[in-house]
Amino acid sequence: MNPLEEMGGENYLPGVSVDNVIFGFHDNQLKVLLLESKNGSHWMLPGGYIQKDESLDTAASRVLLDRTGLKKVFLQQFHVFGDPSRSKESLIKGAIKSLQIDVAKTHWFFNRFITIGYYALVEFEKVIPVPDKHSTSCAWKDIDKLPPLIFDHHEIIDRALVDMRHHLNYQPIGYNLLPREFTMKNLQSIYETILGRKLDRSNFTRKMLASGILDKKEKLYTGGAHKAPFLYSFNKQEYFKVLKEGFNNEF
Amino acid sequence: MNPLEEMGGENYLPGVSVDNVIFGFHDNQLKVLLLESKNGSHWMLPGGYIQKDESLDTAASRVLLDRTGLKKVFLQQFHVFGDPSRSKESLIKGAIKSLQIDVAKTHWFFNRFITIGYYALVEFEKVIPVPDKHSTSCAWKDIDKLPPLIFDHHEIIDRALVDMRHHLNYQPIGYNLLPREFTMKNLQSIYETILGRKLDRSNFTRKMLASGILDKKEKLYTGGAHKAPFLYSFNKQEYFKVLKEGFNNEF
DNA sequence: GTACTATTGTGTCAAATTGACCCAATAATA
DNA sequence: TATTATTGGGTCAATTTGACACAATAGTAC
Repeated sequence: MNPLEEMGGENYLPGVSVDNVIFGFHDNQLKVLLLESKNGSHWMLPGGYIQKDESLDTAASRVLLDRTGLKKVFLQQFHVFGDPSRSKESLIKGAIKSLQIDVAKTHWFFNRFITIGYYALVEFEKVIPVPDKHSTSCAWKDIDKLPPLIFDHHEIIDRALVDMRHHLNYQPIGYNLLPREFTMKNLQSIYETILGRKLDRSNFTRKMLASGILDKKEKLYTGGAHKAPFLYSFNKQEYFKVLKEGFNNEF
Repeated sequence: MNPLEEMGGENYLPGVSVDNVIFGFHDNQLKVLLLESKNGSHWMLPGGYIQKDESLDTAASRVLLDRTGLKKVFLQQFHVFGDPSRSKESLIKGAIKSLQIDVAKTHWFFNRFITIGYYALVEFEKVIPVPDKHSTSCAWKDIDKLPPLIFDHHEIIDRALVDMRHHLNYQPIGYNLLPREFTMKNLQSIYETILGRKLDRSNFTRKMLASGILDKKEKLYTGGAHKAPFLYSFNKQEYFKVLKEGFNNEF
């Protein structure tokens, strides 16, 4: 969240925001949903303030709904960013310019604020990106080709990736990231992107099938200039059982 | 942190605190450092507010130093607790009674506040517990025999344990928790306490030695009515290498 | 239709790791 | 000196991992 958005008087907690790192998956590439500042010089994470009687998770969900139209997705708090320098005056001034806001120098948001980072995993195709009032566009960006970001938003994304990588050790992933039916290669690409390294194809398949969270479909995927791969879907019951009880996911 | 402590005017961020779950190890038992409220009815986590120009980590370190006299220990942010009900009026009133504070009903801390949870691993013998101005004593409590705690402090401790358990999957542990020299049983007890289950003794030894983070000492530990076990110390260089690069710690 | 390309499903196999034991050794104690 | 509790140091089968092999096949170029 950039601190420049209006607070709406007494309705929000002062000096605290949530920022969402919303991951999607398309063309076997991990992407992040970002907002473009009004003068087009910088991008930022979708974020928002926390209402007086709202839980942190609810605030993050609300932001997610506003920017994507999605409910009930995987949303996980991962870290608080509160370095005093993250909202230094010089940075604020740059942000004011980017966002083309007119504001008095005595405004409260020249004060320090902290932000709670959440990451979300969403189904790319279902998202309808909606800019907020301080941005001109809302779009997906490749995780390895990020545009210039305001404040410490690049650091927040990096940290989301690292923490997600650790969560991968004891949680399955993909349920909220892939369409209902997908190929093994799609799933493997997600793991490879998050882990930042290549995995052996047949060993990956072996392990995923052994976990029991996948249902093999009768249908095949056709379209590629090669042997048609199977389609899979997640076995919802098994998936959430494994999600709850944990499994060894060392790749 | 209980929200009743004075803020000292404009020196702190409003509505935000840090709370430390400080773990120590003694008699092969994991313990938490707690403060006793003035009327003795409840205990609480050592916590504090964040100074205007202080990072979150620094604030947590400061609290730790104040209550234990220790610097440079392992301190890790793990979760933010911000449920609106955690600081409901009824709870606050109970806390006011416990802490024997006289305060106007319009005081700011009747408002909602959030707290950032940190956990610390410290060497039990080196700690000099110091109560703060709202507590009569500061003492170690067994993790499985916790006294009644104010607000959501019990939940915070539980969450610290769960998160620490997950960190165990890719981080070594013990460096800040054990004295310079210790037995393999000491180390195993820490793992068993955090994981909440028994481990096979010789398999545990095998794995720890293979990790390379331990140096075997010439000396033996004597005192028990049985064969004298070896003493070990951490190989600092290897320990931090593994801490940084990660290792598979599945037990 | 035919050859070619890219990628797939499946299988193999040695190496490494894990889990479940066993046993002789020994410090303190009775 | 015998007993007890716990240790260091194994063994061994079962399982998992990592690296690779190979035939099958959907599209594409011709």
